[in-house]
Amino acid sequence: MTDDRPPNKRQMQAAATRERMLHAAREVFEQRGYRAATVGAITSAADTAHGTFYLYFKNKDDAFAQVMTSVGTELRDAQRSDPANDRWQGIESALRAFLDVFVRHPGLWRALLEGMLLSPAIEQMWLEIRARFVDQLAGGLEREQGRGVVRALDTRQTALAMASMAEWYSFTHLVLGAEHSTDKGIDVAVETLTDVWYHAAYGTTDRTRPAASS
Amino acid sequence: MTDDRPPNKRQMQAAATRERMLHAAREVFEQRGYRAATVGAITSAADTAHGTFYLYFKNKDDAFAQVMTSVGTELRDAQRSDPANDRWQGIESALRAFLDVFVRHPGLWRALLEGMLLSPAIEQMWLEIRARFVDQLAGGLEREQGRGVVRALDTRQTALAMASMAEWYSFTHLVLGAEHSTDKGIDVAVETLTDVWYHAAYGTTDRTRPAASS
Amino acid sequence: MTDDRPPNKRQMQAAATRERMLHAAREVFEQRGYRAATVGAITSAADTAHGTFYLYFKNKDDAFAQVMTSVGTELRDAQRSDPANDRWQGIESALRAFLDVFVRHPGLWRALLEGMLLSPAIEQMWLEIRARFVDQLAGGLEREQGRGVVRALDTRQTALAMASMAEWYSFTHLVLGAEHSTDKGIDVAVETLTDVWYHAAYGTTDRTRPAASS
Amino acid sequence: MTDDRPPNKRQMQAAATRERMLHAAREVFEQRGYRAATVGAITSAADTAHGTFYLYFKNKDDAFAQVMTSVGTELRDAQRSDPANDRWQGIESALRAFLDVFVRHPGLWRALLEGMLLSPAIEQMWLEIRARFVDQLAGGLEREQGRGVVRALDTRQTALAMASMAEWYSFTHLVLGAEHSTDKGIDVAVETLTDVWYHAAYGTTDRTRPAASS
DNA sequence: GATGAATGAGTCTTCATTCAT
DNA sequence: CATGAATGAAGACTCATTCAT
Repeated sequence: MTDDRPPNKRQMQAAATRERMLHAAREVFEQRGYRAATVGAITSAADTAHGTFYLYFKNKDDAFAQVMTSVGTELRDAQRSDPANDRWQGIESALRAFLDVFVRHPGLWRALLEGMLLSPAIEQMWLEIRARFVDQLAGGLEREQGRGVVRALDTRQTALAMASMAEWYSFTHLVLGAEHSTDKGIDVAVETLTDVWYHAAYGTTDRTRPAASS
Repeated sequence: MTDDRPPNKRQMQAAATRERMLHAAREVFEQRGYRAATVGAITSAADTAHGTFYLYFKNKDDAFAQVMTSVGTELRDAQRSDPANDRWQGIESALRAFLDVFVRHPGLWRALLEGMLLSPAIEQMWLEIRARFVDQLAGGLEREQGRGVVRALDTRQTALAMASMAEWYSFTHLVLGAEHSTDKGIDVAVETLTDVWYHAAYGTTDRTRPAASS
Repeated sequence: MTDDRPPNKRQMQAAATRERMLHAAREVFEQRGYRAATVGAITSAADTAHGTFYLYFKNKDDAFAQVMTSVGTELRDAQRSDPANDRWQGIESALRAFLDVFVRHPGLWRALLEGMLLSPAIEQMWLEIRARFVDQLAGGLEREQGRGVVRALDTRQTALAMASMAEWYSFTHLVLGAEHSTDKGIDVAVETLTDVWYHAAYGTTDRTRPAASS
Repeated sequence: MTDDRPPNKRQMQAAATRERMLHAAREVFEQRGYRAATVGAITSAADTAHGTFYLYFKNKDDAFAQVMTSVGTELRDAQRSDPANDRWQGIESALRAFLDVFVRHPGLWRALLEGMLLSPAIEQMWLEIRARFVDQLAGGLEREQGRGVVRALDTRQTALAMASMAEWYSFTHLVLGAEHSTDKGIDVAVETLTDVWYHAAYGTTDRTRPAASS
């Protein structure tokens, strides 16, 4: 009968602190990247004592992981794109959703790339985020293959290639080349990627590839 | 007085030292990556005093740039691939040459990625190496377009997309995923990339993309 | 109003908490030593909140002191050894009782040594424990001297020397050198110490020490 | 012919710095103990930059080890005491030499004890210093046993017991109890320890210890 | 040309203790 | 009585770069 849930004042304060800290961490990683982000900068931004950081994060890696979790969630949600009737539009909307997530957090993606090279734990995190993306892509190709509209290609490898293209093209354009993060830049990116994906998957030529074993 | 004779003894020694130092730097960057490579490790490997490093390099960035120059040259040379009569084989041999360079120096590519994210100077360097690659690709597409065998696509953007694919697929497979650096792994990579490139460029479908300005 | 009844419920709970806390502190000091024992570890083990620690202990030193009190009591009790008729057996049983206390809590003795060096309060505590031991020893020597069976030696200093021997030999063997905490190890220790004590106290030689003031 | 040894100016400066650093380390360990000695305090005392510390020591443990090396040498030298004709004087002079080393560096012995409990490397160091002492003692007993002037006792264990007594009595008196570090205090200590050692080794009683396997 | 000693800024992490609830 | 969030001081170690020799 005694309800345990009505949040204490203390619990609410703690939640607020956690919120502030997580937000601060996000900002700092976003602006400085993985390496240059310091615990001190985060606690300063969160307006807490230095030690408070370790009340909410096990260490810097953990903080980054927690920050990236929300981004990872965004990416997963983006992948649940509406199944368009039209192939072209299906690809296009999927890619646009993907690019949108990139555009929203350019600094974080950059930090992820950086962290991936410096910390095995973060590399693992990245591999997991990526695997989901590739799996979905490969699954789509396989289905289309089953329906006979996609030629006999190695679905897994092709999915990897396509995912690589989307990732790195997005990264170089939207993250590194800040000048492209305009609406127009995104439109061009979506169009280009869609065009390549579309033809790579559904395109036919008079000349198929030579006998399998080169 | 007789100070102009070409093979000055001192100069020769200096050249030898430079050679040793550059070689050592390459080894160290290759093995440890950008960040973890220390000046001390390089001078140890070169068997010189710590300070000598700064006689030949302005700083760590400069040393890395000098090391990468030779790799950049390899990459450029690789792009001068023989113009095959067959389209498929043309793409295939170009990609194989490209991947070979990756496979030869996985550590250095990883270091380049790392350095790119940490040092603007290195980012610049990378952008230049890449620009050459993309230009050549775009040029090829344009020529084929002129000959009417490639549909109306944005050659520059498509080249960027294709280059991104090749780069990142290679990187994730041959550099990060060390287990794929086998001969077989390379063959699969070449085949997959060629297939996608080929169809993306020459593929036709019953349905071309919708009205240009979506 | 009815607030004086002896077994106040709140008081009983408090007593239980104190009990748990003290037990937990003992475990933690025993296992980790003085320095590495943290308040957090103790409260975790006691299953209480962090702050509760300070309800029962003034600080870490105080907690350790309370823990050691019980051990000190054991030691005192051990000294009330039965007065054997036989000298040798008297010494032997006294030493065995002493060593037994050591063996029972090797971790705590180690922690005591550690704490003694880090905290004046603990050093003081140790000095008191030791004084009791030395006093008893000195008293025994004096009695024997009165009975004429022990030669003219400085009872206080000799007691100190003998106590030092027992302490440090026990410590190095039974606490630091864990491999000696076997039954056999204890037997050897008791025998050796008894032998030295016995001869040091009752031994006579043809040549007594030279004229008192060297 | 070209002599390499005439010390450069640089080499001399470096030697001076090393000297200063080592001296500073000694002072700081002596005054603050092991734990409380900080690298910062040492470099301050040596009047060098913080980083310079790591030019001469691998880490704090190494610094302590280097400091203790000289003390260990003193102790070893002290053990090469002149072989007195008289047994009593032999023991006495050996003990006096031993105690002198203690008295000269009370803080360092305290630090050694402290470090021993905190760092396995230092524990090792202490074990080695001690082993030498015990070995010598055991050897002496054995020789005397061979000459028939010492009864049948376990030389190794007895040596350990005697060494323990000397160590701990010295420690408690000369290191912990600062008030005893007077000349008079040392005399009393030497006399007491000599007396116990002497009788423990050479003393005879009408009653030897009971049947071996008690 | 070569040396190598010296610099000193930069960062994460732990933990005893307090105090508002 | 009990809680547990918050504090903040303290400390070891690395390494790119300089400069007197």
